[in-house]
Amino acid sequence: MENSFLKEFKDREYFNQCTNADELERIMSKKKIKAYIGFDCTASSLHVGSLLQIMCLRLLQKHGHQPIILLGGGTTRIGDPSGKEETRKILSEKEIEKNIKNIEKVFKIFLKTKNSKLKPIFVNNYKWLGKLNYIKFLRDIGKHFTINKMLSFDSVKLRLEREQSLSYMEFNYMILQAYDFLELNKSKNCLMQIGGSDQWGNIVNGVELVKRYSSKQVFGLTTPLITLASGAKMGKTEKGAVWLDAKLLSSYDYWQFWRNTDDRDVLKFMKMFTDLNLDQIEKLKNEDINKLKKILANETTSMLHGRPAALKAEKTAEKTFVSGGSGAGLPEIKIEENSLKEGIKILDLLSSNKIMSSKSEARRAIKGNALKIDNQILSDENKIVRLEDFGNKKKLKISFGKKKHYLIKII
RNA sequence: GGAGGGGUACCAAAGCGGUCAAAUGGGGCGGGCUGUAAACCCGUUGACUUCGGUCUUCGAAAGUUCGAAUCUUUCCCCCUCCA
Repeated sequence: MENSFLKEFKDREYFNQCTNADELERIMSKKKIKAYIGFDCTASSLHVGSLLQIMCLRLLQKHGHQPIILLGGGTTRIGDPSGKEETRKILSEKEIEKNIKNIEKVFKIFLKTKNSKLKPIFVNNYKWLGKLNYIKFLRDIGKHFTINKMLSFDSVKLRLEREQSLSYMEFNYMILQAYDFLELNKSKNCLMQIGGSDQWGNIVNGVELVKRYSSKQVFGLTTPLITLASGAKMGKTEKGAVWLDAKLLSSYDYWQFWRNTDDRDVLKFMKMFTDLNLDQIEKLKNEDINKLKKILANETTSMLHGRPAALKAEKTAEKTFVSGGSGAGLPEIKIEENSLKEGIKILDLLSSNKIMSSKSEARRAIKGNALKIDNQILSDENKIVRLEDFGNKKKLKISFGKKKHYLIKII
C-alpha cells in the first residue's frame, strides 16, 4: 500500500469515488495495468479544466502504468449531456479531426513518450463507433441497459427535471461511452477508466457492461470537481478560458493565472498540479504565501511551456508589477509605421486590437481612469496616437486596469 | 384534447400604454484598500456618436396607437392541473 498509485492519488486530492477500491489496490500493486481517460474534442485545445485528468495520466506513468487516451471522435459527434443544460453544438467531421490532432500535442508535452511500456496509447472511438451496426448493437449491447436505470442517472434525470429537452441522440451517449470501455478492454486489456466526478454514471455503466458482456472485472475511478475557495469554477482569467496551448494563451498569461490563485487554494493546487513531492510541499507550507504562488506558477508553467518560458514570465511579471516598467514578455500588438504618420484614434486602436471589445467599452474605461499609456492615465478619449508618442523606443505600453498590459510596436 | 400560468439584457427576476436601453440581485469589468490574494467599499455593465443625439434590443410575425416590453391576432416554445 505504501506509495502506491492509489495512495498518491488520494494524497494529492485526486480521489473522489472508486468502484471496488480494495480489489483495485490489490491488482495495481501486483501488476502494471492500462487505464484510460476520454477527452472531449469540441474545442481545438484543452483547458485547465482537463488538467487534473492529465495529471492523473502522469501519475499512472509515474507508477509504471500505461495510459490510454481516448480522443472521442465518435462520442464528440454525439455530445455528452452530463452537466449540460442544453444540447451541444454539433461539430463537423473536419473540425473534430482537426481538434483531435491538436489535442494530441498537449499530451505529448505532459506525458513521457519514450518508454514503450509507458507511452500513451492514443485511440479514437470513431474507429469502432463509426462502423457499428445498429441492429447488432441493440441486440448485443442494448439488451444490457434498462431504460429504468438510464433514466435514473443524473445526466438524464437533471435534464428532465430541469425541463430541458434531451434528444434521443444524447440519451445514447452513456451507452456509447460504456461500449468504449468494453472495446478498450477487449482490444487493449484496459482495466480502468478515470474521469471527473460528473462522469461517474457513465463510467459505472461501462464497468457493468464489461462485467455482463465479458464477465470481467474492470474499475472506475473519479476525480472531484475542483471548486475554488471562492466557490467559482476553476479556469478563467481576464482573457477567458485558460488554454493549454501557447497559441491560445501565452505562457505569460498562463503563469499569471497560477500566480493569481486564491490564497486558500495554493497548497491544494501544488499537490494537484505540480510534480513537487508531498513532503516538499509540506515543508513549504509556512513560507510566504506570495513566494508559494510564484513556485506554483513556475512549476505549472514549466510543465506546459518549459522552464525558460516560466522564468521569462516571472521576470516579465516582476518588471510590470514590481517596478512598473514594460516587461519584454507582454503581448505585442504590431502597427504599421505608415498608419501612424496620419495618427490613429485611440478608440480605434483599442477596439480593433482586442484590447477592448467595443469603442463604448473603451470610452467607459477611459472615463473610469482605467487606461494608461506608458503608465500615464489617459483621460482624453479623442487622443490620436502618433509617431511622436512612441519616442525613440518604438514601443508604447498600453495598460487596461492593473493586470492587462500590451506593447504596441511599430513595424 | 380541456383549463390556467409563463417566455424580458450574461443569469435570475421586476415592469404591464409614454418619464424604459428597461428596477433589483448575482455575475463580469474598472477604481479604492492590499500582497498581482480574500473580504469590504465605490463606479460601470447594448452599439455608434461631431456628446446634440442616432440605431438595435423585452419568444416570432403582423396589427391597434401620435407613441408598445406593456393592448389585439396568429404562430413557436415551456410549465402546472384536469382528461
